[in-house]
Amino acid sequence: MTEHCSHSDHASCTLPSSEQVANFLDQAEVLCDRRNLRFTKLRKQVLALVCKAEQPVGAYHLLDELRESGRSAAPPTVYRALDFLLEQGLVHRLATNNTYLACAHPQHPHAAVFLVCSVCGHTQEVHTEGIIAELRRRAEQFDFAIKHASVELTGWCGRCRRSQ
Amino acid sequence: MTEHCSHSDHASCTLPSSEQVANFLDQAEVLCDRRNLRFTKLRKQVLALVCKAEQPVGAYHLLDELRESGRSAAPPTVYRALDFLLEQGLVHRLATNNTYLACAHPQHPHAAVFLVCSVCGHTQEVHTEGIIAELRRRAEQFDFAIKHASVELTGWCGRCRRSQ
DNA sequence: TTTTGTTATGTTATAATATAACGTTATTTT
DNA sequence: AAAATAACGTTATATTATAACATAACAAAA
Ligand SMILES: [Zn+2]
Ligand SMILES: [Zn+2]
Ligand SMILES: [Zn+2]
Ligand SMILES: [Zn+2]
Repeated sequence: MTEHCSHSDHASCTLPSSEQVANFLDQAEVLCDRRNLRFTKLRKQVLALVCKAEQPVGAYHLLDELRESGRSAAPPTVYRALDFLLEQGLVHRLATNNTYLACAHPQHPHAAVFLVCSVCGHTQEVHTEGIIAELRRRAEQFDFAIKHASVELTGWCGRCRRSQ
Repeated sequence: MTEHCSHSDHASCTLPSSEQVANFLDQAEVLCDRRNLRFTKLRKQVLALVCKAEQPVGAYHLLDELRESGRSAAPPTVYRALDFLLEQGLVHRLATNNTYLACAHPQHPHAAVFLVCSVCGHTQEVHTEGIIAELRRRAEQFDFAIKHASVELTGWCGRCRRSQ
């Protein structure tokens, strides 16, 4: 799960506590209730797994974890749950490495920028409406209307850069 | 192949003529010569196929075309050629739909923004160093050094919007 | 110009990611 | 309760990409 903290030094950011995860799941439940959608046991379980992960996770990793938990599961099991969570803005998908991560701010629909460290895998969701708005303006100059922006910046996080 | 024209109304832009493709291949050859790299028959053939395509193409589509041309080819054949072309900046890969397209300006290494129409598939490479520089500045605030920027904007091109 | 090392390609197999199709179960609506 | 809808189980398969190892082409050295 991406940190919900405000500071930029993510190196000092603690991993999501079980309390934070529970909080996030509660949020998700409220959100689904308001939209008259079913936050089923499967969807909750998959979201919990994505939240608990320190880094964005692959679909088949989630599948393994579902199976380890005792549940009968096949690829469609996890992909259907992920599709639901993506549609509701509860998770994001990273196209550059086919992984999924919990959204840092699921309350409001938004486009986001992702900073993906290619060394340690640490990934940070950055909300910069300014950038997205600027992209939208530029696209308009080309007579293009953006529906979805995928902005994934791969590189080195500070911690990895400092340790070579 | 993305247009090399300056106007923004891509709807009026003609498809790459065989002359334009030949020109592009010549450029690529010069570029490889200068770098002391082998612009082999296979690499040239794959680049030609990517150039001729009206839209970004998938690896297995290229594989089919290679086979149709009479050449013996397997997945590694096309992926190795694509890897070379990607490394040399002659083609780009779109992570959001796993396709490849010729670079509009291979002379200079650059990051680019792609406008991908989800209706007709038309894809335009836009060079906006301003945006990329701004992304780099924002990333720095998070102690992050960008090595590769993937900026893929999916939506509706003007032509498709006007025809519903 | 043979030898030798290096780079590129051929070939087979397999990994990794994702979806189609159809039957069953659970939930909601009538 | 019955019917309709939505979610899930299950099997099979599609799509995208790479591992591993053999052969061929090329370049540098002897
Ligand atoms: Zn988000
Ligand atoms: Zn890192
Ligand atoms: Zn380019
Ligand atoms: Zn279009």
